[in-house]
Amino acid sequence: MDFQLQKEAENSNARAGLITTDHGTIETPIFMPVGTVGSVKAVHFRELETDIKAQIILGNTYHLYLRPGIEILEKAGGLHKFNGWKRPILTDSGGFQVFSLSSNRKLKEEGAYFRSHIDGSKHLFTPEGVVDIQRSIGADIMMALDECPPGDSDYRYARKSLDLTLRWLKRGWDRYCSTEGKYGYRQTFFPIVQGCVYPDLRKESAHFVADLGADGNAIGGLAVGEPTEKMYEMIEVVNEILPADKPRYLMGVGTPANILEAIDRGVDMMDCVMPTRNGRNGMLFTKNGIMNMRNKKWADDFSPIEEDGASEVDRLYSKAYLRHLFVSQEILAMQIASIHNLAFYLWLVGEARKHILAGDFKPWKEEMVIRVTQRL
RNA sequence: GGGCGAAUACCAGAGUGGCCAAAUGGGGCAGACUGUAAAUCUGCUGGUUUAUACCUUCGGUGGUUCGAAUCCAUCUUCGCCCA
Repeated sequence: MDFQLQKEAENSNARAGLITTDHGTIETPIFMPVGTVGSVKAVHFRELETDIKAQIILGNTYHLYLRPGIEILEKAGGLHKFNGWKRPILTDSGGFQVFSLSSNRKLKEEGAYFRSHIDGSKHLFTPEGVVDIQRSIGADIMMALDECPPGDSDYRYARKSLDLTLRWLKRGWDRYCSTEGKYGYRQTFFPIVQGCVYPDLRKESAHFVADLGADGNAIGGLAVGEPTEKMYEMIEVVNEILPADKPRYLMGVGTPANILEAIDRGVDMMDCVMPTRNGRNGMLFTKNGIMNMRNKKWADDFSPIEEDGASEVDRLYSKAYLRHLFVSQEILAMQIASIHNLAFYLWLVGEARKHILAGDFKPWKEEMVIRVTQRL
């Protein structure tokens, strides 16, 4: 994987760049739709390509390992062959599941022991094993196994957790360096910065990560319950240390405003379940603010979902009709909302990129953050 | 014409003397959701702008009782059965 830095914004740490993988090029800053089990929920690849213009999607090691299982994925020739997505795929390591499924797991030096949420069976994820699994999945970008501690963790726990994450990182990195792409194309590996909301831990972690010399670096453990301002502060602290000539991936973030603020602070890649999950639950993000489509006020609003929206569904369907679909619990409601939200997210980062290249990112961003945060 | 049964909040439907403004489900309304155990979860849903408070409600009317959605009488409507 290569990264070409094209332009740095003025009065901002925002950058525009190009990531090249064997499955195609990615224009940064970029938002990556989440396709946990190899599917972006409620969205066809056709729509992902034409309406949404996704350039890369995520998969999840934990979920794919449990189902369909590595044997099937290897037999298929990797996830790209299995699901038909021809562009790049990034897989999360399962580190986040160590956090979100915390009641079903136990952390030990060797790795994370956990119980399957599907059948309760016992499994062990090691830093090495997770690299092997991601090789088998065939991810273009593989993530390190980390511990993602809750946003309100105290310093003592954060310290202990980071130490473990760094030891795991070294092991994962070594396994990555001693193995090769499984299906004839390049697979790269991103280490992850942790350290909760503690600047000294974040700095230490960032230095450790930067010293590995990976193709790209990730910032994890944010947007997990800490105040938003702390998150921005940590991004600033970390990005001062992470190399500028490598892409920076902020994991799991976030709201449209979060994304703009992250880009402003030098982040190049982001992912989040918000556009799809919140979309399925009736929430639409637009350039003029947020709409809850289940609200009664849309019942007789026959105007398009978004007149100048980024995808065709915005003009194809009215607000009143979409509300009706949600109230009636029609599957189409979730499809339309997911397509709309993802198209908006991709439009948003695309515009950010245009403004970075045009040299007026900062003022555009300042105005946009206010607009997208409004409630409609 | 006779017999039996039923009428409860938007709907369905518990409740058969005080712990009942009334279970539960549906519907409705609002909120949450940040590397997806989420087409999920939470709250409200008689009125009084807040309420552990007061007021008005359980087909109508009139009773019994300290106290009635609950007991009695009667009327109305609906359902079933017999003529």
